[in-house]
Amino acid sequence: MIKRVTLADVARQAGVSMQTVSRAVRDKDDISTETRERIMAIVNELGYRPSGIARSLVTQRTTTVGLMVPDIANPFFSEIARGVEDTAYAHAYSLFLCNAAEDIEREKAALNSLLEKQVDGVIICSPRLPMTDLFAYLEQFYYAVVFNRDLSEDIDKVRLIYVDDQEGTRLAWDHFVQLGHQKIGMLAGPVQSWSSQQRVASFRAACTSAGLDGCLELIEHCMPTIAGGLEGTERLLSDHPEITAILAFNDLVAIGALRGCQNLGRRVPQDIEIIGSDDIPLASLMTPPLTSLHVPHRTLGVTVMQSLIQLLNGEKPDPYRIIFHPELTLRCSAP
Amino acid sequence: MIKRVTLADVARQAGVSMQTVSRAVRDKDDISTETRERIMAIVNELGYRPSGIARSLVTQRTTTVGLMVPDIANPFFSEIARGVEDTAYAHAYSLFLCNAAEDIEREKAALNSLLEKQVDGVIICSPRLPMTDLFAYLEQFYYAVVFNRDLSEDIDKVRLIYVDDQEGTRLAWDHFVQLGHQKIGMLAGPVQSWSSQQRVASFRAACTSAGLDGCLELIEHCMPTIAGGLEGTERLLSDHPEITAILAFNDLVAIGALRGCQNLGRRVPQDIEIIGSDDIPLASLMTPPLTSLHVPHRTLGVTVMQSLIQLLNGEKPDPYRIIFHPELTLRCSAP
DNA sequence: CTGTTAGCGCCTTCAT
DNA sequence: ATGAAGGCGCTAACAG
Repeated sequence: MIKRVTLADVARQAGVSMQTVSRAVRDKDDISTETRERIMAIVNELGYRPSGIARSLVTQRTTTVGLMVPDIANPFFSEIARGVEDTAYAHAYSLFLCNAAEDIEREKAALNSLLEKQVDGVIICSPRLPMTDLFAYLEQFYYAVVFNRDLSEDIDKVRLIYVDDQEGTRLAWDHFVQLGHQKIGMLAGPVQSWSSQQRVASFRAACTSAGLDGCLELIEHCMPTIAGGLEGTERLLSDHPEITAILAFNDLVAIGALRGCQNLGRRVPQDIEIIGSDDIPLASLMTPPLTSLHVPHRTLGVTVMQSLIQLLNGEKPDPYRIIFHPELTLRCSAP
Repeated sequence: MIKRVTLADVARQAGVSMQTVSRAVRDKDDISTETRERIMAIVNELGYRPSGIARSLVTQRTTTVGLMVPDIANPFFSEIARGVEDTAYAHAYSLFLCNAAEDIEREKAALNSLLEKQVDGVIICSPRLPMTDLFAYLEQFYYAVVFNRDLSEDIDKVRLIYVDDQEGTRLAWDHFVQLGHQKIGMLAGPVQSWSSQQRVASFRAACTSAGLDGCLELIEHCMPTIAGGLEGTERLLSDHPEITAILAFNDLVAIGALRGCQNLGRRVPQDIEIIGSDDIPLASLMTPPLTSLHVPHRTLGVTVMQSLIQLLNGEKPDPYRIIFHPELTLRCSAP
C-alpha cells in the first residue's frame, strides 16, 4: 500500500507546524496569505489529500449519508436515487447506496453497516421492515428520513415523506366506476408492504361505500415486478374472468398485467382496462400507453434529501410529514 | 449528538482491558469462551457498536468501494449498479454511489471525494473523462476497475472490463446490409464518449469496405437519452430522408428514434428499421419490440465488482481485459 | 489467554 | 498569525 502523504509531511517540507498546514488546507482565515500560498504550493507538489477518516474521527462527522432502497434496478427507485444523489452532491455529502433486495435480513445487515460507517443521516425506503425493527434502527441513527411509510409515533430527529396511496387508490377507483366498471380487480403488491396495505384499505373502503362488495374478493397480492404482475393477472383472471378493470400496485405490475391480458386474449382497453401507479417513464412508452397515478419521482428524491440536510443542519423541518398527492394521468389503457 | 458507547465503556463495565473487548467483538479466537460471552452480553446490553471510522484509521482499510456512473436513472447503469451492489454486499463492502450527470467537473469532484473518503477501490464508468485526467486519478486510487473504455497503458492495480462495441456495430451493420439496406444512418451518442468513438470507427470501416461510402455522412451525434434520440432522428431524417435503417447508440436513443420516425410518419419496420444497443428490459416491451445488441447488464455489474474484489484481495486477476461480446437479439424493429 | 504501549492522521483548545 | 499538547476510538505488536 502506498504511503500516504500526511499533514506532517507537508508541515516538515514547509517548515511550519501541522496546525498551520491544517488551517491552510481548510481555508481558515487566521493565517497570512503568504504562508497559505506557500503551503498550498507544497500541498499540490506533494499531492497531499486530507484523510477523511482521520478528520471524521476527530470531528465526529462523516459528511456521508445512507440510502436504503428495495431495488435500485426498479426505475422508480433509480429515479429517486438520482434525485437524492444530485442533492447530496450539491451539499457535499457522499452517498452510500444499499439494496434491500426484498430480503429483510439483508436489509438489517445493510443498516448495521451504515451504523458502523457512522453516516450522518440515513434515508430509509423500506416498505417491509417490521415496525419494531424500524424503530430500533431509527433510535440509533443521528438523523433519518423515512420514505413511503408512516410511523405511529413522531421522533424528533426523523422526518416522513410519503405518497398518499389511499388518495391515489380512490382516484383510480372513481375513474373506473365513472367508466362504468363493476368488477374491478386489484393487483396489490407485497402483503407486508405498508404502501400495499394502505391501498388495500382504501380499495376495501371504496368497494363497500360504492355497494360493490363483490370486488372485495378481487384483490390479489403479487411481487412488485413485471413478472409478478403477469402471474398475478393470470391468477386473478382465471379465478375471476368477469373482471373488466385492474388497478395495479405500480407500473411494472401494470405492464405485467398488460402482458397477461394479451396472453389471455383480452384486449386493453376494449375488454379490460388497467391503471398503473407511479408513472415511471416507461408508462407512457407502452402500447397502449398506460394510465397511471403520477408522482414526481425525481422531485421525491430531491425533497427527501433536502429534508435530511435540514435535519443535518440542526433545523427542525416543518411539517413533520411531507405528503405527495398522486395525479391520475389518463392514457389509453384506461382513457 | 448522542454520546457513543466505546470499547472503553464496555471494558470498564466488564472489568477487562479494551484489548480483550476488541478481541471478543472481532470474534478472534485467542480468548476464552467464557469471557467472550460475558463481554458480548455487556456489548448488547450497552448497545455498543464498533466505530468503523476509528477502525479504518488504524487498519487503513474502509471496506468501502466507489461506483461512478454517468446516470443512475439510466436503466443500463441502474442494472449494473444492482449487480455491483449485490456483489459488494456479499463480500461485506459498502458502496458509494456517484453520478457524473454528464458533467466532467462534477465527475472530478466526485472522484476527489472518493479519494478523501479513502475507498479501498473504485469502479469507474466514465465515458467522457479525458484520458489524462483518468490516468491521474487511477494513480491515486489503491485499486480500480474501469468499465467500458480501454486504456493505452496497462496499470498493475487496474483491470478493464468492456463491451466490444466495434463487434456490436459490425453485427448490426451486417444485419442491415443483409436486409438489403444501402442508406444506413447512425445515431452515435456523445462525441467524447469512448464507446461512441469505437462505434463510429467501426461504422466507418464497414461503410468503406462495403462500398457504401454514402453512409459516412449519415452519422449524427446525440445525447444518450430518449430525447436525444428523438432530436437526432429529426435532424438525421430531415437532412437525409433517403435513410432506411438506423443504428442507435443505445436503446434509449433507439426508442427516441422510434418516436421520431412515428412523428415523421415513417413506419417501423416497414419504412425504416432500427437497431438499438444494450437490450435493456424496456427494449422488448416496446411496440414494435426493439432489435438490440444484447449484453448481460447485471452480470456486467457482478463481474466488475468481482474483479475489484480480487484486486482488493491482493490477487492479480487474469486476463487484464474482460471483454463482453454483444449478441444481436432480433425483434420486430429490424427482424 | 489477557494486558500494556504506541500510534493511525487530524482537529480543538489553549498558549505564545 | 503560529505552535504545542491532547485526544477522537480503535488495533497491532509485544509482554506477561
